[in-house]
Amino acid sequence: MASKAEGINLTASQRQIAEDICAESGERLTPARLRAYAALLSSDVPLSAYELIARLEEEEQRKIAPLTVYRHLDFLMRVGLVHRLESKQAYLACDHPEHAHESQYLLCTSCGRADELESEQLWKILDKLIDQQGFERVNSVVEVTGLCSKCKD
Amino acid sequence: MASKAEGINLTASQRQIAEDICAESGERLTPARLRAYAALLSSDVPLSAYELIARLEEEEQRKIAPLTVYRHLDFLMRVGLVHRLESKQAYLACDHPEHAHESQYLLCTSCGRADELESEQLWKILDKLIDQQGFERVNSVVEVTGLCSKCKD
DNA sequence: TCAATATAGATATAAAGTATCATTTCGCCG
DNA sequence: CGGCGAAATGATACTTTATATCTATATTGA
Repeated sequence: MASKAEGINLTASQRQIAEDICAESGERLTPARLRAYAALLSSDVPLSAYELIARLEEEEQRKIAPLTVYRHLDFLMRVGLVHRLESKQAYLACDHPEHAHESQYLLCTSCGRADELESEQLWKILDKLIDQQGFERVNSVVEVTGLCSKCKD
Repeated sequence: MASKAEGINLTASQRQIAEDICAESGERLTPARLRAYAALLSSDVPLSAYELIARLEEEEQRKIAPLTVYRHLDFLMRVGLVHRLESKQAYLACDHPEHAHESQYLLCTSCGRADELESEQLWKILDKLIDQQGFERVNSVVEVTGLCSKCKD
């Protein structure tokens, strides 16, 4: 039962960050949650929930119910380790989990990659606009679809 | 077969705008498409595809296949009369269809309303950021969820 | 009016996400 | 260290959202 540790693994620092984040919010980073996170981290493109299920099933050689993985995803999003791409119904490990932030992505339709666009300026403008409308923000999503620099030639 | 015209109707100017837009893009605004658009226009909150189906079925007193309505929605989005809210999987008539533009919304979780946030400034910043990354934009989505001014007290 | 094309309909099925209830694991307190 | 309660997991069934395929009907334009 000890660390046979097949399959996907995180680097020491990735793991440390994940543990710190969960500790901060008083949440438990269980083995199953960690495996789901590791699978997302190891993918170079966002995965749908069912693609994630398929990968975990292959790795663990057993059936996994959708609900199980959705719960893991909810947890990972709650603590800020994972983002959901609303316009693709897909999930991916956050590139900068060490500080909490909302989702801003450039999504390439050719290679499928998603790059985080962490712009303070964009947040400021958005905040100002929201304020002007008397709106109280809970969450925000910015997703730009198109061609990345590598694919557009 | 002439204009018995039960159910939901557009104002003359709404109808004129819709016809102009379709004419410009050389697309046909058929009765079924118009009915789907009218149903979205008449709703004060965004509708899921299946909610829209239910409304149309009630109005037309017959079964309508999901595919039919999805095709109408695809058409209406293509010409710019309707937007899809990615984070809610819901559809709504665009407030400013007369000029093409991408989706920027404030979504109130309390009253369910969606208000368009047409900010030139936001587009400019976003364009600049996208350009800096060498990215070529095809479409963009900005959706802010929270409480509107009326609901937040 | 006839062919070509676009739109609509019928039927089936896939993909994404949730509800409910039973079971296990883990931390905590005595 | 034993057991209680809360948190997490698992099993099963189901709902919601969206698409594929094939057929039929309408519309346009020669």
